[in-house]
Amino acid sequence: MRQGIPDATVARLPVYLRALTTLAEDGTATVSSEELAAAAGVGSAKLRKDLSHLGSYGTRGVGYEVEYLVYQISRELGLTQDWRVVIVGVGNLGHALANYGGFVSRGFTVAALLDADDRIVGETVGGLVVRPVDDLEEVVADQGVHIGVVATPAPAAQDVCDRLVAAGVTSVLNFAPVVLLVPDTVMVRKVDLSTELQILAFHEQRQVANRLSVDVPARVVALEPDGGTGRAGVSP
Amino acid sequence: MRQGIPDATVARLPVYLRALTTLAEDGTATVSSEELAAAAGVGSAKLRKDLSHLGSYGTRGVGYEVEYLVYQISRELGLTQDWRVVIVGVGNLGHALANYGGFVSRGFTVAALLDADDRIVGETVGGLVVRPVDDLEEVVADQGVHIGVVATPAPAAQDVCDRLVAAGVTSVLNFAPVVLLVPDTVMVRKVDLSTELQILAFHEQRQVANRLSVDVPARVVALEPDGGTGRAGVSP
DNA sequence: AGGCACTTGTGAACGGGTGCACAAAGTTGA
DNA sequence: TCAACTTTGTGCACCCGTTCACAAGTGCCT
Ligand SMILES: NC(=O)c1ccc[n+]([C@@H]2O[C@H](COP(=O)([O-])OP(=O)(O)OC[C@H]3O[C@@H](n4cnc5c(N)ncnc54)[C@H](O)[C@@H]3O)[C@@H](O)[C@H]2O)c1
Ligand SMILES: NC(=O)c1ccc[n+]([C@@H]2O[C@H](COP(=O)([O-])OP(=O)(O)OC[C@H]3O[C@@H](n4cnc5c(N)ncnc54)[C@H](O)[C@@H]3O)[C@@H](O)[C@H]2O)c1
Repeated sequence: MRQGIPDATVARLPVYLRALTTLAEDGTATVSSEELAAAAGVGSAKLRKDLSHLGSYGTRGVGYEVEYLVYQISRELGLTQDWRVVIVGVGNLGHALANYGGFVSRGFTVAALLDADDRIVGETVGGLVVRPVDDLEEVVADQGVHIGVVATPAPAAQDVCDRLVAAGVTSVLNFAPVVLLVPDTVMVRKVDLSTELQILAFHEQRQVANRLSVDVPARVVALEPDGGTGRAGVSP
Repeated sequence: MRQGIPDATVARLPVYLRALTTLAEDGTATVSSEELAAAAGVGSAKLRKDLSHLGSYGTRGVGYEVEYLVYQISRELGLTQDWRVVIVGVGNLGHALANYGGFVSRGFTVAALLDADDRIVGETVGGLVVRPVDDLEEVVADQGVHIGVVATPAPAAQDVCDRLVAAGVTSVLNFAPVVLLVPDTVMVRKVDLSTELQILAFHEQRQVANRLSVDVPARVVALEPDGGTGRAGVSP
């Protein structure tokens, strides 16, 4: 158990946590792995193995005490302390993020909003006054910021990220559609809408192909516009 | 190569595609796997293996022709056809999504915006008039919508999702912090800001722990407030 | 007390993905 | 034409994560 929870498990803990808090609000005192797994959309075996990485927090024959498990997962994720976040780029997306209540709900505080555009600087968004991006280093240092959120256009993202890292930020959440280069002491996570849509498109397409193949099995290979392969031999 | 590209590969293709279009804009005609891998933030061996699932589209000793590879990846992802998307819930996030240019940029068209709030219905956002959510079934049928984006508050999400599925949508992108239940013919992908932040928080915390352990290696295990378990046959 | 029903925690088999290392294939230059 | 160099495509070994299956606990009922 000790020493190193698998990344795949860490990525699921927040999901369990959400399911557990929902259960807690409904007044549920204990859950079995089966029930919690269903609520979290995973298999029960996987859930149990995941939780076993944290310790033995269940009771055989009974299940898990909801509140206790919430505390244990919160502690493991580091949610018992408050993490300060700075949002850089207060455009469409930055506005939405700044106004998002779920942000503060669990251990995250927006320390500042930064933007390069004079027309936006000074505006109040989500209860905070937008400050000029030149204040970045000052804000990070004074406010003890841990996490930087990059919501600028793609061309500015690497530059902003570099400044965040130089100022001491070691975790970055990136919404811009670029691969940010950082020293390996820094962790970057990327949220990319286009990527998600393209993955969905792939599966849509595949599903259409499958649907057709049920009707006309023999033709399925011929579906591709021009054989594709036509080339490959190349070099005409 | 034929018959089934690994999921892990599919998830990376959009990243390669983005890197390639950037290169194309810069006027680059060919790239080696090494260069492209660097631009995409992966190892070159992984990149080559990924591309090999699509076919043999490179030239040994030279690399890959950028435009040709863009076309092949686009075709594989199904981006040569236009996918129609409906956004349900035009609040903070829905506004941002509707105004997002990168949406349309590659094969995705926002067919309609839907909301349940009378004060928002009728408003024009991103060039589209927001329609009442009661039009959902009609919109999906008439516009031939393939992909549904759920940007409503959590309590409404499952209901909206059910209606989308019933109306014939087979791909859903969910921004609400709930696990959507769907028949297994439908694919759901979830974008969850809180999850991302919590994962970052975990690594922040771990990094802090490591930093301390450099200073006081012997104490690191003792850092935990109170062993918690009481149980756990473990521990010195 | 003892048997029964239930649930956790985990060893072990399995499967998919990653990275290495290299032969095959192509280019360049003499 | 040939040799030196570059780069792809892939067989293979390895590793991480998932899934199965069950022994070991726990509570309840008789
Ligand atoms: N809007 C969406 O739904 C959406 C979805 C996915 C990804 N994204 C990405 O998120 C990013 C932001 O999107 P958006 O729609 O909010 O764009 P936007 O143009 O509305 O906002 C960008 C903001 O960043 C500011 N900015 C520009 N350069 C800056 C700098 N160097 N330092 C600080 N601030 C700077 C601009 O002044 C502007 O206010 C983009 O990279 C976009 O591709 C947006
Ligand atoms: N704002 C963010 O940055 C952000 C980030 C991550 C996740 N989210 C999630 O995205 C969702 C939307 O967030 P938001 O900030 O835009 O919330 P919001 O309250 O601003 O917007 C929600 C919109 O959905 C509409 N709506 C409610 N019920 C509906 C229904 N049944 N059918 C159609 N429309 C309905 C409301 O009228 C409102 O306009 C939430 O679930 C939130 O947790 C938001």
